[in-house]
Amino acid sequence: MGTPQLTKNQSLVMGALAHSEGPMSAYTILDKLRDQGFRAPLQVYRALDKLLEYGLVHRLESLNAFVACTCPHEHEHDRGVTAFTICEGCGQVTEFHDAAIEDRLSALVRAQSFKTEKTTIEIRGHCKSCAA
Amino acid sequence: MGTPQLTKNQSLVMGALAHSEGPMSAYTILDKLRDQGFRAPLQVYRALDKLLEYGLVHRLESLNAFVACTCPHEHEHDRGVTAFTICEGCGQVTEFHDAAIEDRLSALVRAQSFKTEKTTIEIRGHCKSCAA
DNA sequence: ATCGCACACGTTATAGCATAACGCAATTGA
DNA sequence: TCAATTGCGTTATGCTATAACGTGTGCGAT
Ligand SMILES: [Zn+2]
Ligand SMILES: [Zn+2]
Ligand SMILES: [Zn+2]
Ligand SMILES: [Zn+2]
Repeated sequence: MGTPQLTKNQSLVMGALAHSEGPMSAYTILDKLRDQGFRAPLQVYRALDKLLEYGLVHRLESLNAFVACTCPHEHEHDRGVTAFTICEGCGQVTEFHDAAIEDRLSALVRAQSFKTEKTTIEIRGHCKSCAA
Repeated sequence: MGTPQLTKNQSLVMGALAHSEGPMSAYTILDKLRDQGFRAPLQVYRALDKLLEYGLVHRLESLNAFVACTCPHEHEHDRGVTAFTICEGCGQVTEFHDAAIEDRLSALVRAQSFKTEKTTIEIRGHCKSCAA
């Protein structure tokens, strides 16, 4: 249950994200891959679906955009919440993980008898360089 | 700097959200308000912008939808992170707040010298009633 | 009074994000 | 050989959000 071999389209999308400075929307990825034969949004979305499933890519909900995971090994043991800081100035995204937050969230949610499937934590603001 | 008197459009949108069982997209709100004279998305989005500013409404990023705040008084003192559980089964959304999570997130972010402007925490899953 | 400004509003058009539905080809395993 | 599965390509469509323009109203400064 490791990561399967990527198909051609999946590799192209993964490569585009991995070499990008920051997050990219599906349509931005499409534009970057036109020269490699991409013609339609679904080619991108289908590849992204798999890459998300494999944990190689994250979706940023507050941006409708995608980033390459910066520590894919962390996600092999499935448990674990991923959080992001997102700079409004330069677009830089930093992924981080914290057990204390996981534990606390997990306790609060259990108190509601709620069963978690996916947790989104995104912090918008300004990074050190971009702070006023 | 309390909440100003709402305009007609703002009141209508607020009313629609307040009387709704769960979150609604801007276009769903538009449809509900056609009988009151709403004709275009901008009428909804402009009202929502103000309601968000006043803290009467929250945007759910992972749903592209909006909910009425269940504890507007909490937001009067500006500080405070809002978190949500969102049931995939029945659509129920529960808003909650927790100082421990705020403090921990704040410390982690400070360690990056990151300046937070808005924090999104959304937990997708199944509520007690909808759990398998 | 009237000018200037801020703000809410209405309308049309457009941009940006995501999926439905069809068909084809290659792979796999019974 | 015959399903069943998976990936792929294409066209069309639907959902979400904003740009750009103009109108009207209230209100303080001159
Ligand atoms: Zn990751
Ligand atoms: Zn920055
Ligand atoms: Zn609230
Ligand atoms: Zn439920």
